[in-house]
Amino acid sequence: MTAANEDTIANRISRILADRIVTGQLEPGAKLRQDHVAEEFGASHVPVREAFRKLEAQGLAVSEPRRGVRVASFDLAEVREVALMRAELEGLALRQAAPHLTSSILEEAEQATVAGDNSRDVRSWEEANRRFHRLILTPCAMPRLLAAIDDLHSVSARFLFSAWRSEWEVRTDHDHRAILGFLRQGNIENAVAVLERHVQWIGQKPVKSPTGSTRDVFAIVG
Amino acid sequence: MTAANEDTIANRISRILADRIVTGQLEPGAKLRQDHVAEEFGASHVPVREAFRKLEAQGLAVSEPRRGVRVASFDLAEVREVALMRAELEGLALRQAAPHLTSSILEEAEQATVAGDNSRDVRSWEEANRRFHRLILTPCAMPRLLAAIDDLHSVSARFLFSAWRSEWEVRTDHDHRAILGFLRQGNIENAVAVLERHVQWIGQKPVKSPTGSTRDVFAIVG
DNA sequence: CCTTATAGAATTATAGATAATTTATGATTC
DNA sequence: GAATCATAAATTATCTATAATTCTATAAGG
Repeated sequence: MTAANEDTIANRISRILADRIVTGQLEPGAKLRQDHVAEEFGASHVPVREAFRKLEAQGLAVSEPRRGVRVASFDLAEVREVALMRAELEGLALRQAAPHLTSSILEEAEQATVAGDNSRDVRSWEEANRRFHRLILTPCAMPRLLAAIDDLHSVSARFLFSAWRSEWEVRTDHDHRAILGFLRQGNIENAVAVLERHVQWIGQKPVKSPTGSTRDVFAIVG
Repeated sequence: MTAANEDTIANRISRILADRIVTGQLEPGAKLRQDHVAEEFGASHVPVREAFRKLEAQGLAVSEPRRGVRVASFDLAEVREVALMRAELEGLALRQAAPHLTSSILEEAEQATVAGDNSRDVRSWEEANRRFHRLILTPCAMPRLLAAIDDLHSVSARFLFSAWRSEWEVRTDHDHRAILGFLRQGNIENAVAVLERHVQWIGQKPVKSPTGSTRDVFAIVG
């Protein structure tokens, strides 16, 4: 009857684990042991295994048969790969969605941008940013495309969290405003062009590792 | 020890079911009952459920909690959606792969095209076609992108099988040859342009339904 | 001192059993 | 005769148990 029962245990576990991986609570390479996870959620390991399969499909975990599953690791090459894929797919989605955008949707997107600018931490910024992208893309009405974009967003968010774990500086999102401006003018191609460039922008930040040395961390910022 | 043991039962089941769905042996909307599948493969239903999850992620099956899983159905809108996604992603892949293409790879791709032209049935044509695309795209060295393209290829193949179930007419693939020509010249952008148009071409064929009436069936042909 | 066996513990993968839910069937009423 | 409700059968989702594999730590041998 309740919404909780609409969902399987496996789905719930996979959502929670996905969130932990994305936010960095679970580090790249960490082992996911089915019995331990099962015990934590008060379930058996059958639904846990199904949750692992879903994480695998989303690219958040990798599984070696008989040797268990680990949190997926990533490097600069993968950050770039995801950025390029997002640019192509979000460009496509926006081109299809644009004719169906209403001024009330654009208004909501504007509010999401403001919310992003006012965010005091990465988590709420990421939420607002995703809301913006979803708002202007959803009207394309292409479910498979939107699902693919959503998975890529999760991975992007993971990069972001890993880079900006502790500190967070406020920024004003000029790209989002430029996109909205072009959309209001009905200038679809310019909006798409800005979006594609926006998504490909890769942030870079020096981070002190536990050993004291400094390394550069990269993340998709948009 | 053998390669068969390198793989889990779940993976084997999912591969075989995927093939049946793609080739049309399992029709859209058909129920997949875990106990029956388990019995057929001489396994229990735990690996079967995991196989279902994988099919779901590939977009070949849809699952409603507590109500079972069915072979995914599709319509013209989805054929178009997959075509557009493939155009974008294969274009991206080719642009990245082009600098790493060797003349021996292009030679292999040429042979795949010839094999396609000589194919007497849909299955072998599809195999050759996929080989062509994989050959020219793999050198992009972007595993996530290639996996996404591969899943889309499966869905495309499904459309193709559903449309051309019985008869198959021989065609010469001019697009593939044009792409190879541009690649040999080092003219990447033209190669990409032809590829993107090629993949978006949607074949159309009148098919007699069991009731005797005629309807148009659409498929991605490339 | 380092390498290689080996026994034990931990973990994965699968099977078998149970509870809960949905679908099908048939009787009953309007 | 159609619709509705109750009951039975089938099916899904989960849990508990077992077998097989991998990992770990320790000891024997070079």
